[in-house]
Amino acid sequence: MSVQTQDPGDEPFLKILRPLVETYSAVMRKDAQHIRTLGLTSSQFDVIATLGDTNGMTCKQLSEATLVTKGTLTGVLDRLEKKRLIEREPSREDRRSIFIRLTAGGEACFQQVFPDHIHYLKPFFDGALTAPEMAALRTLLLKLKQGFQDSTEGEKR
Amino acid sequence: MSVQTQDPGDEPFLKILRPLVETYSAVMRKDAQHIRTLGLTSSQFDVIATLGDTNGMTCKQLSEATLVTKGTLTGVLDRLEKKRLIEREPSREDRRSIFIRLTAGGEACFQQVFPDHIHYLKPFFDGALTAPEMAALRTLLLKLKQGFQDSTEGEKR
DNA sequence: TGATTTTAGTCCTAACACGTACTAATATAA
DNA sequence: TTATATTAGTACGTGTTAGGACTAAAATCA
Repeated sequence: MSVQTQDPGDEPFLKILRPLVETYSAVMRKDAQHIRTLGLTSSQFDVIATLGDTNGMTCKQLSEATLVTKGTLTGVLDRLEKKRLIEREPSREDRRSIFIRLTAGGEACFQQVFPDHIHYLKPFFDGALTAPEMAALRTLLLKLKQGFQDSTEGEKR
Repeated sequence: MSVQTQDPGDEPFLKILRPLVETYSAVMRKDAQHIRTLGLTSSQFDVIATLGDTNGMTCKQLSEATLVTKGTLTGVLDRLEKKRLIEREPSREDRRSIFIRLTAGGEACFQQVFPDHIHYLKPFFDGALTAPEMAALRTLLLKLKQGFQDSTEGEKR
């Protein structure tokens, strides 16, 4: 009966979890700070960036693409609609669905804000890692994600 | 005058940013879901885990250790205090400071919940990555974080 | 067809999360 | 000492965030 004989605080995987949280936080802090100077929140930016270069999509698709739950998305879309950056249009095929697309103003916002933000973030990444390191990091991150997704939907233990 | 000739959406570093966000989200979702079954929120768990095996610390120290801003921490501590898991005691050396420590009940909570949670998360990590992969991931994450911290406090432009 | 289940989106609640403003206390400077 | 600046923590406003309840519509089943 595998009893915990060792200090749980010494678990090897904690040596990844902490850096994952710290790195994510450091990146997102910079990310959000700059986005705010552009007059948007991170979630709002994500929505704009996702809708950019598309003909629009349903809330559900938008929710999956942005990793924002549908309940949260409603509020984010409300605020973007109030800013007249997006518009909601009931789907004609499925009357439960609603199509979200950028307004002309939203498109203009996207064209300006997206490149600006990418340009802002680029030097931080390029200064931190070489191309091969980025490739390796990407692979490892996706592999780790896999371990958590297999059971997100599937067997429970 | 380095003009943006390429589609910003093709920036190489986006190949890291997306996985970082996706992986963090996947891990944290699982993390938070289990913590909730233990009767705590993620932030509350972080505070308990940080205070465990210590003689307490100030709000500032706690804030830095948990990556929770001081403003948010006030509310988290309020709720933990209401649950009688932590207690606040004014510092005698610096009358601006407040010492936070676990109550007996908080200590008991820590002893039970912390190992339980570690034990829950372990198989996800162990199933996803080998020990060398974990070491490599850790190194790359910390290196990336470094690139964002150098300018967090330091030169501003 | 009618009954059941699933799905899409909204509304609601509790808890974060961040920045700003504020108060009290400490530190520094003149 | 007096004026100034910094620091610790709290209060507040806006905006997420997850989850669960709810409604309407669609899909599936009997």
